[in-house]
Amino acid sequence: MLINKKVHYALRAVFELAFNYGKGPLKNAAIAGRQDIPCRFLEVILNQLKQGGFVTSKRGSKGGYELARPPGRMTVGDIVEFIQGPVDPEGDTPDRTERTFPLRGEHAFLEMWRTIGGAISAVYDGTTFQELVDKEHEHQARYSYVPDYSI
Amino acid sequence: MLINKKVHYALRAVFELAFNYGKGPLKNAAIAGRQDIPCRFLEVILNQLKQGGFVTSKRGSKGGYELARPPGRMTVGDIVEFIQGPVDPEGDTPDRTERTFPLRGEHAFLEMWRTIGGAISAVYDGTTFQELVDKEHEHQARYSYVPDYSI
DNA sequence: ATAACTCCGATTGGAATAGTAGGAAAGGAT
DNA sequence: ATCCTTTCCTACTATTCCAATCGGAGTTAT
Repeated sequence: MLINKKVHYALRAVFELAFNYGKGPLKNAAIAGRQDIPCRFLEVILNQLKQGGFVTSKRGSKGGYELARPPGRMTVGDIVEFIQGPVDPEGDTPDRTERTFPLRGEHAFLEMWRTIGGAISAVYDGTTFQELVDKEHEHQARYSYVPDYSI
Repeated sequence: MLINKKVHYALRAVFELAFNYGKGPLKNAAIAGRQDIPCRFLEVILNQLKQGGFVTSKRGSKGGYELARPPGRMTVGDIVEFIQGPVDPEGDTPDRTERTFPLRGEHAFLEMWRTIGGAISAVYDGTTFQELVDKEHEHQARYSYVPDYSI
């Protein structure tokens, strides 16, 4: 798996905020309900996103979260990198640094991993939440699917 | 991380066998030593690779492992899929099947995951061990690096 | 004052991963 | 024959990481 659940939740939460951009703050519980995310866990995540400067928050009643900048200026890559760290297909191979001599084939493999990493990053960094929202609107229009989001 | 250590080890082991293809069997201990893999763990892995039909083996002294077919006919994708399962960037989201209604944005995200998954698979399935070996030979020639492999 | 929120650190439970152990089976050498 | 070497097989364990929860403190509107 390329991403863990936390990132998955973070992406969906940010999407929800992007979808609602400009219409006032959204509450944690509302996002959790709509995107089917464990409520208490989402608290942690949104807080982290706030520390990273991706969302702003307001406390008290009428409080909630808002996207810190327009959806067109925030990419999937931003979120993934912030929550999970840089894209590294090979994973943490601390071996590489600890070994005194390079392994046979290391160079050839490294090139492959870099190719893959580049392809992934290209998609991540090339996808803004605005695009995702637009695609969703398109999709909703085509299938005229309107679930009950008044939760 | 895209792959776990077991797959990593498996790829390196297969590479080593590919590098040695046609020159008789290689012992588990030799592969482990050259590729810096925990010896006992590699036993398990090579055995699994044998069950999958990727390598053949011979017991006793003068025994060891050999690639079951030419390196040009074995891809990185074959090994990754066999050891770790199919490429699935989104990871196991059993949520998707359990939910009664689709989440907002699901469609847009799914398209992105598919794009990424396709890119990864393309590299995996397009990379044969023959190519990796060739690249390594090239690299060795260019830097005339010759470590001691008489272990 | 109270209800409705966000904020923060600590902690837990569980699953997956990485690696180990012990001995059985088989092949070759002497 | 027997002994050594090496693969084979199954089970076990340890550790790490991840997902999620908890309790309560801080803020704000009404």
